[in-house]
Amino acid sequence: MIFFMKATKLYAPTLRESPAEAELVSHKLMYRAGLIRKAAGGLYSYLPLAWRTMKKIMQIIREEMDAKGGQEVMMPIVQPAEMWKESGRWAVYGDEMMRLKDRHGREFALGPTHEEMITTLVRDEVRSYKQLPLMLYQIQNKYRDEIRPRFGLMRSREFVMKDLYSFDRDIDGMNISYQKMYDAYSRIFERCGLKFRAVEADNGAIGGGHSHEFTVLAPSGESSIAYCEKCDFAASDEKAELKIIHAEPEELRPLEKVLTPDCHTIELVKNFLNVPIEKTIKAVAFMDDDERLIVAFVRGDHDVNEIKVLNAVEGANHLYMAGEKLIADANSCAGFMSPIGLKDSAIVIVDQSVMLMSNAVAGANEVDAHFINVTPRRDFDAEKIIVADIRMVRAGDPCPHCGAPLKMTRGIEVGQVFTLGKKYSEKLHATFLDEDGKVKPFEMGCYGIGVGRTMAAAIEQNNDKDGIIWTRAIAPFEVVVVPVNAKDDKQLAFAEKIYNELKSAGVDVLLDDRKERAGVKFKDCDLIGYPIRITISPKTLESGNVEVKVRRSGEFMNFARADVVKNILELLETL
RNA sequence: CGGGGCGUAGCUCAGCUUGGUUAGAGCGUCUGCCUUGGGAGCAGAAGGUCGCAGGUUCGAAUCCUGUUGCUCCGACCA
Repeated sequence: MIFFMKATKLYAPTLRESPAEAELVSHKLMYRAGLIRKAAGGLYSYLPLAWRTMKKIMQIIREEMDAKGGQEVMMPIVQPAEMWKESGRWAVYGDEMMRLKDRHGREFALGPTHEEMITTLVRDEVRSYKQLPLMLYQIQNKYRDEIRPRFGLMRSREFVMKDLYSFDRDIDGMNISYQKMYDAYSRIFERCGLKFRAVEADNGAIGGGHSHEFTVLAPSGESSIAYCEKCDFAASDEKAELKIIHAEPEELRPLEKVLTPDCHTIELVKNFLNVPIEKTIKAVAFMDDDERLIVAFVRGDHDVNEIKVLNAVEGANHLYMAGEKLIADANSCAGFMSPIGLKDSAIVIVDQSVMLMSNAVAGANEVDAHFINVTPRRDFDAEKIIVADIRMVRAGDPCPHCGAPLKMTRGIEVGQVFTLGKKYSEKLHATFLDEDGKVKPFEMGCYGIGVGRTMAAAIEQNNDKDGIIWTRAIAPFEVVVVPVNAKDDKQLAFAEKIYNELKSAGVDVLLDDRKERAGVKFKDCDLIGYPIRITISPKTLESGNVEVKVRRSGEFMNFARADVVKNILELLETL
């Protein structure tokens, strides 16, 4: 698909200033460059420039999905409540799902995702293992009534998303499909010119096997990831597993209770007792949906990873901060908690590294008192506690694969792949008849890419003070031809010739034929971020050459008239 | 859902504390002139029920109440 156009006809209202509400660079630039306009909170119109880029990203996605055997379908956005009730998610999804009723009072939802839709589609049509594996995908609007839409297209309520669903006869097949998608995703984001990492992710409530998030590295990103420079390990902060920290052996001293007036924080205790923070044990009290008290213990200088706690405590779905009463009921008080003497009603979970500490400081479960010389493996009741890796990774922790110090960075999650297993096929009774004559549910996988978010991430990662810097593959136009004075017929005619030649050569080219001053047009070009600008002026007319400016490097070059098309094509290959 | 901020022209904002002719500026838009290598200049013009509703007052953009929308922080987030 080739785009070409004259700027006088292009609807791209650029602004000198950006709206006050825009915070992220990408959001500001999309607004200023005339890419998007807001209709309401989290709801945006894509103007022609943005939509061209979106279409290019979607095309790249289509090519890579098709290359792996994916087939594109289109499914309803308006989805009947029945299938959501059948899967159990009508209740689970909560306020985030946009719901509506038709004139007969029947309930529907605007699809936040399409597992139910695709699974019910396939269950009625696929009966035999001979029809597997099957990979179907769709690119269309999804709806999530975000509590707090923000950052423009990064977190909106209506967004364009690609979702592919795989159906396999067994886990091996599912893993092959997963690997195919993992590879396809890597290619997609490479082709989009993004710097990204595929990070191990928690697939939480969805259950099942493995999951990777494809995260574009950007300081403004909402997710935090840990990665290793020595090996290829990368994981979201919530997922990153940690090894046990071995403490130096030392002579054990007997447990002792001491007074610590007003020392209700680790900082205060540490200073009052004059011990290093590594010798303290910190308690964090949570409760779950059933109002069970869950107390997590980590080293004083560590933080609790709530996701790991959730995964370690059977039956817990959500964690909330525990109230004082709940803590008091367990025979303790906030600021002075420890597993020693805590009532059995409390679920105690202790970080694996804490168990190796010796002669440490922990609360005494009464106001203004702590224990010293706590040695968990001796003093904690092993029968009543859960020991697990529950701490939050931080920069410098050893890589779980190779031991090198980990680095932390922030990123924008643009895609996620995960295996679903039988979760939906079982609930929705989507089965096939296998070779052995048995009825089995499909092994499924689900693979999403946020298209708008990918565009926003590309801008977030590629911009300078003047505006957007598009990678050629997803630029709305690859080349812009600018006659500095479009009122000069000679310049305009010459520019039009170059424009036509590039057009014929298959280049996405825009002719900026607006009768604006040169400065205005140059500013717009830089703001919108076309990879290459060709300038036509009295100077270039005289010399017979054309001047070319590369947006990313700011480099100027001169091409001989006869070589323009050839040289531009070559130059584009490098952008 | 809790806490803060904001809502005045297409955009960015001033005016509000201390109520008083016809509500302002810059940018943008339109017309004319001029200019054409980095948002230039001159002259003129259009454009606002001051978010909405109610109240106080002789009089409300300004004070009070309610409401709605946006926004930031927190909580939450397949």
